Amino acid sequence: MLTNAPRGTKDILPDQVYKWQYVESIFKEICSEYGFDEIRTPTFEHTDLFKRGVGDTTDIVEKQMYSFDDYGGRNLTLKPEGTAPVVRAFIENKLYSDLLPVKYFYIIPCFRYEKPQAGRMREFHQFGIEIFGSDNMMADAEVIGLAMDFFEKLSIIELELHINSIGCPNCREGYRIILKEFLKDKYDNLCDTCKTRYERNPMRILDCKSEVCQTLVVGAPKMLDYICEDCEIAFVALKQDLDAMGIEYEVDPGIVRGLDYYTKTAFEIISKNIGAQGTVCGGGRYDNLIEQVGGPATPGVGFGMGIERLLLVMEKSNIVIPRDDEIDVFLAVMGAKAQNFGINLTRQLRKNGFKAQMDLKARAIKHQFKYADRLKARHTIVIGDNELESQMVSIKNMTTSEQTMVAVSDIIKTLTQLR
RNA sequence: GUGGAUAUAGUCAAGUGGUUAAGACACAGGGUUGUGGCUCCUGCAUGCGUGGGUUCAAAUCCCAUUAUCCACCCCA
Repeated sequence: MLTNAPRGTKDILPDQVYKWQYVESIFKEICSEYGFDEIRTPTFEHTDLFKRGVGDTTDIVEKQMYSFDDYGGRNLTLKPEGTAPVVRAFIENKLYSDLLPVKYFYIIPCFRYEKPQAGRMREFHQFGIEIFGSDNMMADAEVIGLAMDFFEKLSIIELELHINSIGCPNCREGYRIILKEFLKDKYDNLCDTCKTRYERNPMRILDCKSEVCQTLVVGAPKMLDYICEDCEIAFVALKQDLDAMGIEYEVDPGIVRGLDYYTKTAFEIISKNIGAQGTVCGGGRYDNLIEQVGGPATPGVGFGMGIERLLLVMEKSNIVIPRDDEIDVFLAVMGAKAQNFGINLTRQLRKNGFKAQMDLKARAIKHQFKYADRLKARHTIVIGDNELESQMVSIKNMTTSEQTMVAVSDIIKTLTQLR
């Protein structure tokens, strides 16, 4: 128990970290090209932020949050998603007085108590972006465009973009009535949770996990068929913008985001190759969230992208991630004097920008070479009593096995030429 | 939340009630007190996820538990 990471969590070991660093660097690169600035928010927030923001009838808030009381009696929650905290920071720091729209990106861990599975962790990581302050569909198109261009940069080609409109409070009111009408004679068979949802938030019944509710909901009216004129105009505009950008999509009326704050645009980017948890990126518009959390009425749109799933997709697609794990030079030293000389030379080499290593276990020369080989050293320099006396060392090219004699004073110069 | 499968060393594994738990790779040391990738030798599970039970005897059978994987659902 003590030596097991908690269920649903995973160590990211040194031989995997380069993959994370690679996708992170590409993500930052594309965010910079698109004009998004990084924002960092705390790992935990007041629980009420998520209740208010995400919605207290959602699965996330009802049964997936890691919530706890701190010693000061505050009820806090490890963030289950990235948007609400950014919204909170936006309001608290009065960033709404900045030039709008503002565009942020973030790289965060998220926490949800779920049953772990391939591509579904209790602690997982997300790339996210948000645009606050534009109600124009060009913003939605830019958010989707960034995601698609990011995948392209990573050479991922097998993804599908699904879009939908889930309406606004205006049309949703009418849809609620229609939906409740549809569910009316099924009410008695609904699960207990959904019975309470029936009045409070009937749309949530559509994504209830209970098998009974799932079958009852088959054939239910789709939001997309009941959106108001305003939302319809927006949806048409979004499609036109995507067409203009040359981005292919599929209208999928089945997308119902699991968070209450979404309005109008909802989208998912899906892989068919990584098992059941195929949604790599999900997002949409949330025009009322900022006001609902206590800020000035400001529209927003953004996405969250699962990094674990992204890496799964890349693995399935056999995309090779570049790894720079070679070192420039290894110093093999023999004897106390040479060790002394070696630790100083290694330090000097490092100060000159070389990736330089030496044996830290005072092993036999044979093993030092073996070690150098393992470390993928490009060159190895042997230093023993002879070298110290003659002030000449041989630099061995580990690929060709060629050795060149150089004066100790010329080591840095020679290595620079060889590099 | 529902259903299914699995669990033996760092990794992949053999073993299906009977004395000291195969083998391979990896790792460590050595053959060679100054030269790696090849080769040869040696070492490496008082232990078979954990806890109980059955039995003269359990990695092997039974129960429970935990973890992992997969599907459904949901989602990132």
